[in-house]
Amino acid sequence: MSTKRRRVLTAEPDHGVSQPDSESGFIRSYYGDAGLDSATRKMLIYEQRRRLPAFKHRMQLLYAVENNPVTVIVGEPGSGKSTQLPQYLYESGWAADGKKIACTQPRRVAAAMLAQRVSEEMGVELGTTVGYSVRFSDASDPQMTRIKYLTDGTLIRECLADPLLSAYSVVMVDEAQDRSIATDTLLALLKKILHKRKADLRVIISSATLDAEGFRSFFEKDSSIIVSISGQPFPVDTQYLAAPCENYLACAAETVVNIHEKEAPGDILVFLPGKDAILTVLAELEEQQYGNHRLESLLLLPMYAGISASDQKVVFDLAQKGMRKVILSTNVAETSVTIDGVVYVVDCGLVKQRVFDVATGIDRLVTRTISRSSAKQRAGRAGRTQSGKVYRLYTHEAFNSSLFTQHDVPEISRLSLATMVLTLKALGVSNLVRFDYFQPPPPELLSQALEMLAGLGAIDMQSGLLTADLGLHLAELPLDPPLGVCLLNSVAKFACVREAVGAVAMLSLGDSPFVIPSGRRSEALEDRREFIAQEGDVLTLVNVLLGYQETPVRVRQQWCHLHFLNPRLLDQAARISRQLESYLVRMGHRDSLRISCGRDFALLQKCLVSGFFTNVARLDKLDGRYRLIRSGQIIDIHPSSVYFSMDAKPDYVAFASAMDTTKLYMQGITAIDPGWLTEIAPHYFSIK
DNA sequence: GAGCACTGC
Repeated sequence: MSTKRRRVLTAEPDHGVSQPDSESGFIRSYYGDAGLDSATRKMLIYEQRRRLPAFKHRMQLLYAVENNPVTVIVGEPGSGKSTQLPQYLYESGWAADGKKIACTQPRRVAAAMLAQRVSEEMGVELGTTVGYSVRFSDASDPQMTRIKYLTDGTLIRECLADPLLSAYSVVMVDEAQDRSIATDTLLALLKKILHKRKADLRVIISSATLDAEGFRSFFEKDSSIIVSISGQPFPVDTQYLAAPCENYLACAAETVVNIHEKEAPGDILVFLPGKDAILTVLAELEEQQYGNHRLESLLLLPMYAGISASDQKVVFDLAQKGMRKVILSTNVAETSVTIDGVVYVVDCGLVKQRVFDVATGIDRLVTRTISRSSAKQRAGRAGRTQSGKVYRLYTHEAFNSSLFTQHDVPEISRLSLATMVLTLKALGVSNLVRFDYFQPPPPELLSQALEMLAGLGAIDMQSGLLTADLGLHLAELPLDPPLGVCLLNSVAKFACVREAVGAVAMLSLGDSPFVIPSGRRSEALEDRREFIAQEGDVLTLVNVLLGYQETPVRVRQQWCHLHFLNPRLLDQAARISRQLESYLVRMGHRDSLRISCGRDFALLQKCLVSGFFTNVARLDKLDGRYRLIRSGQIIDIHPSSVYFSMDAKPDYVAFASAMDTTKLYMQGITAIDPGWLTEIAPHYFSIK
């Protein structure tokens, strides 16, 4: 195995090696550059701006913001609220005194795209008056930027340095209906900040749904106002099933065929819960195409997050003349991506959602009925460019029954709150039970998060404060708490900083970088052996990352292709490891960056145990399966793990993540010595 | 023996 380990020993960390900005590609010019002279271009832009629904409400919006600390805006996608309102505010002097106007988005691409478009509308260079700031990409200028688009997570991080957000005169929380933990946290923080800045801060909350009253009543009613911007561009006709269907997959395929045979041209978007369902419907339609030449003009396209960039491109490209695109998609197409040309939507009414199980501390992936507001959002995808139709694969009665809830269960009620708790503590919120949340989280989720952080040594349970040696630094790091603990302990205790930075960066991807192209399975697995370390997934992942970093930038893409690796993920891991190094430097550990464990891999393995000591499983020799130390529950090796296809399995393992899907699976697995447990986490393990 | 919805710092 020595050749396999050599990479770990010889590779130099690549501080400051500049990378091609593979992300700059995601911002495209909105107005294009079709050789228009600047006067014509200006006029065209002005005309286009005037036609947006927001324009009619310009004075009303400005009046509302002028006279109320909090304004709630309801507007459909396409109303212009995200692009126009910040400009109106800028034009009427809200950024005159050197202050900025912030507009937050749940997703990074949206922030970048909006900034690009607004800078074009205003005729300024992106990154000057108009800018954006998201992780790994800051196109803003501390002095010049007046309108700044950011993700809500980025603005929360700015709170850590500037708790009153004093750089801003207006903060607009856009897409608040998203209800991510970050959005909810930001709303609560803004309410707190408003108490101290009632005179000079304005908060705008914008949401696509009509549930504005909820946002308004959170803030003081007498100091807030609701403005509604109408503007669903085109009507969408809704069809329900007359009777419930037995098999929604067959029903989805049948509906697509019916639309194709009876309806006018226009692409079809089918919402399905997951990859499995997508591939099933795809196979069914392909089979029908075989015996029916009228179906040959259907272009069948799967769409989910894990799909390769080149395959995704086809989904966005215009179909050939005479062809009808059928996009079989997960929830990505509901909010994250927009596909032009869709006239028909088929909605099976299901979604897969992550739910954190407090009892086991493990995430489950459950298939659920969607909410009514989600159904509306899906339907709206049919009416973006012309009037459309939505075919709901459930009955009207079902839709109005308790089977469908009005809204989704927001993240704060169903996910682990460890990171949110850490952030709030760092911002000086002492009593998390009495904190004024936008929606209070379930108490059991809150106490689970507190216990977990206390177990990691980040919170002192007596005082309830972040610990000075660990907790305060942990809150600074853009990592899940257990991963942050590994990183900090690699400096403080285990002398394996170089390896830990790589390991933590790779694990924080949350996805395996190994790809298996269809039909080339054995080839891919054979090549993977070059990277595999007996110690498990984590060292293997470190080998992969070091191999990537050793490869000259210009041939990295090719190298990934050759070794069956996902270049997007590895590029991201390389960015994360550089970012983590700069955090360590800021914490005064510049000299530690070069510390390597050398051949003593046990140091890295112990370091991992210091973050993941709750995630330990023991091999049961009788049936050859692992069982969780805590509960005795059976947990299996995920097929992406190196141990999945290895005959000699370690007696004890620690794992970075677990997910309950078809079975309970563990990922990011490392062999450990059980003796380490009492040594590293004596408060958690008593000696047998 | 056989697989993960989607984000974000």
